[in-house]
Amino acid sequence: MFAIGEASRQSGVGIETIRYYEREGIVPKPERASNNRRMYSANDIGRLRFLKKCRDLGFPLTDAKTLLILSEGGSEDCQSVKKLAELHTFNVRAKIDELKRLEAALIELTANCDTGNVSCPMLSKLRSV
Amino acid sequence: MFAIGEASRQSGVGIETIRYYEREGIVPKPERASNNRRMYSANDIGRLRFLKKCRDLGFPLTDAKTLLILSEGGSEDCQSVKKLAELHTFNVRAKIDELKRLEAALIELTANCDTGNVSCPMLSKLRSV
DNA sequence: ATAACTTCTGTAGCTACTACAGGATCAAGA
DNA sequence: TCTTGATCCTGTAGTAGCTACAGAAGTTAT
Repeated sequence: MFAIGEASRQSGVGIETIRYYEREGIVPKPERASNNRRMYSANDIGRLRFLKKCRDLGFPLTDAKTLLILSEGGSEDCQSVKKLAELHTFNVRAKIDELKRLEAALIELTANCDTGNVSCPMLSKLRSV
Repeated sequence: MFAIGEASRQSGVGIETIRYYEREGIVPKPERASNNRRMYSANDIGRLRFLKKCRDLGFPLTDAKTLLILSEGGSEDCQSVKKLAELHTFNVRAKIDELKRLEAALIELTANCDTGNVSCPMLSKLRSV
């Protein structure tokens, strides 16, 4: 059994974040030692590591929670997992497209910077109707 | 002079957002009519439109505020504008790269979905060290 | 014994809005 | 004139997912 600092080190999840996950019911409340300190089992730490990976993949926390539950329920509901992952991938692609649009717009907006204009061409464009 | 609803329609900035910008000092406090209602000049609405464009380009609100100030100060400080825009473009590109990484990881993670596995391959990967 | 570290609870801050609640005011039609 | 519906006001709380305290208490090392 490990104290929260050690659990944090082993899982890569910050201490405050671990407590936050507990408050939010993402992970079950851990045992407490006689001095009231949280004590984490290897299993608990595995859960945190799982969540960390989901978050690193960009899954929303609620999805991460769902995946964790699916992972622990014996049924291995592959269909639900697939659906979540596909929706998330779709959202990631949509964000990429949006950001590419932004990038192109920014390039165009700053195209005439530094060509010795009297007034700033970017500001003029932002001001124009 | 226009009421806030009309200013919202003409600028594309939501009513609540306009009041929020006022609270935050992003735009100056508008005049008030005798009935205490906010009244916006064409100039005020121009400011809101300017901010809307900056936000649509993904600039953080503080950057939008800065750009607005630069736009209204007579100096047309093109260098500062350029610096802001370049930094923002850099950040946008970084986000695109990060999301592409995520996308690739997600594709790999779900590669073996639906191939008749007994246990879910994605969950196994998330559980593995 | 003392210092430095860790943990505890509880609360506030971050970004940029958005969504109320509860009340006042206004414009237009019957 | 009365009523109905739209608009406006202030103030507060909620969103996502942490992060950063404050202030207290316990633990570990020298």
